[in-house]
Amino acid sequence: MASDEFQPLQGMADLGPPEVERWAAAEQEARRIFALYGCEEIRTPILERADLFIRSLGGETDVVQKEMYAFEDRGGRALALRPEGTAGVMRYVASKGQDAGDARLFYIGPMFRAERPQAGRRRQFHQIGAELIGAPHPAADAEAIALHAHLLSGWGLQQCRIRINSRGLPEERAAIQSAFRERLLPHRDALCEDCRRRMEANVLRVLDCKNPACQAILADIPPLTDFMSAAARAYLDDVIRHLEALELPIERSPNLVRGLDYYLHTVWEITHPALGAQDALAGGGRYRLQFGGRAVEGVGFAVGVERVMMALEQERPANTAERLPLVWLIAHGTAALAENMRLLQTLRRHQLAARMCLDERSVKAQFRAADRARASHVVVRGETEIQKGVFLLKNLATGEQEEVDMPELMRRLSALRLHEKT
RNA sequence: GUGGCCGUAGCUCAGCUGGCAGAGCGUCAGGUUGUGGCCCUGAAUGUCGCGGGUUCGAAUCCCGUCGGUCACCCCA
Repeated sequence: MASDEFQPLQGMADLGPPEVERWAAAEQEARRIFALYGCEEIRTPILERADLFIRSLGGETDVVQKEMYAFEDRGGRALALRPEGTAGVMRYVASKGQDAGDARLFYIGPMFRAERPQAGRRRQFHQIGAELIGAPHPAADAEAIALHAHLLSGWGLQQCRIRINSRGLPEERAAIQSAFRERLLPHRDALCEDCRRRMEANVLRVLDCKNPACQAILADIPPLTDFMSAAARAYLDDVIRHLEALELPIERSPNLVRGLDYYLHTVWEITHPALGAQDALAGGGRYRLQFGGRAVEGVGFAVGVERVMMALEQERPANTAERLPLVWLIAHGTAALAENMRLLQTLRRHQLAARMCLDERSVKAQFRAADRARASHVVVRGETEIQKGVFLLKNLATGEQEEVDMPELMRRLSALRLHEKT
């Protein structure tokens, strides 16, 4: 705090030991659940040609226009830090041609958007996402949503709300927007200032305005799906029927809009009450993208890891008092210090995490250090123990201590082993 | 990109009608010459975010800047 030298860039955060453990555990759980659905991991570059995002997300979207970290490299190429994960995966899928026709891929990694930071919004943030490649089929969309919900419940989140809607087909998008604008036009003067601006810039955004006056007007306007083709409506109905069969609680939400241009048909968003203004934990949808002559179709979603952690912290706060599987060695005297150095190595060769104070300090100070490190056990050694060839083993949680020999020490500590040998 | 609030010890913050830089927690040491968490005693620790201005004198007032935070916007 004293100096800028210690601070990361605006909107970027260091992730330290207490949180990193929870992140790693969440990632491990995600990998397990993805495997259940036949999803394999992919890691695409963080840096891509800017053009990739402009073409796939849409050149007029806010993400591309206002939020992308775009710059020229030394060769004058226009590059960008990826603002989301789908475009890179699609580029990969297109490069594989028919070999990736029905690929199921998931990714975990950092994304970048140059926005003003706030609760649940960083400039570098992290997403876990999945893409199920394949032609439009309501069952595929339902399966993607089922996977999405499975992930969140696997992490222990129970208060999520899943809302679903359709974006219609790309060829009818312009017609939907102008029809909607036409219905809104008579009420123009009653709309809030922001919405009057939205009518020109991005008319569908009027739908999620929080202003009560605007919401009252929207109540008299038919849902967005009414402006769509019969085919688009039937597709959404099919997806919902599948989800009902899977007994997944979802809400049909005619006002749900998603900002990326590549979406068509099904879109959904998952919110959580703990999150404040940025309450979307995750979002997804069906998409179609063109790469040269190749079209890539699929359905996918992304989860914001920071937001999941916020929600998780509220639903089930981390237990910071819990002791770690760690043995702390305490020495009384110089000879014991040298002996303990050897014991450290022995313990580690037996897959036991072990530490000690490396300089000579009071026994009391060493106990305090062990407690502060949340060690579960200490082994105390002084002249008497070394002479008798024993170890004083103390359980820090219960306070019990006992003199044991080497084989017994290993037996007592065996439950703490980090990797069981086979 | 726009706006509100904030920036003082490792952490949480007080001090802000200008006049010696503080408290609690934590850390370290001792009380107990071999036992953590509780208690008692003592000690160490600061470019008062940074730069400039006003003043005899600025943590305090003014301007700028950087950062944090919340909201708008947008999204995960």
